[in-house]
Amino acid sequence: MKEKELRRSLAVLPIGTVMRLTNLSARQIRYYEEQQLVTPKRNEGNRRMYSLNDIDRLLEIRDFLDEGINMAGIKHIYDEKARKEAQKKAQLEKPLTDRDVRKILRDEFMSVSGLVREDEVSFKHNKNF
DNA sequence: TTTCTGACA
DNA sequence: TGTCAGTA
Repeated sequence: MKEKELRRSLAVLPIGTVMRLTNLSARQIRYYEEQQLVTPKRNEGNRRMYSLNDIDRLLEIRDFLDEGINMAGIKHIYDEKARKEAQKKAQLEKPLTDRDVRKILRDEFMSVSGLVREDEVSFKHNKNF
């Protein structure tokens, strides 16, 4: 599934195409870029080139706006998303702490002993386990 | 022709 | 946001 992601991130669409695909004006699309909501690549002639991911992003922004969310609100949403992903990634790269291990063992014990339902076990199993 | 930046309403 | 100007 790596090939698909790579294609989706290829910036090949000029702003004119993006306008038609998103129903947004060039003015709006450029403004959202100023607000750091999208970061299109630039070609040799300083032309903005968008990827399919950028299109999705713009469509999402348009929906948020329709729902009455302002620029600050949308920025906050993406900032939070980025913050959480960064945190998750950092956590995955760290070895388990003693506290984590104890929690895993306790949860396993609780689960096996039938004292709690499986879906109530708080530990979220991952590759590290 | 299309897009870019800057600026004014 | 829309729109106009002067470019590339």
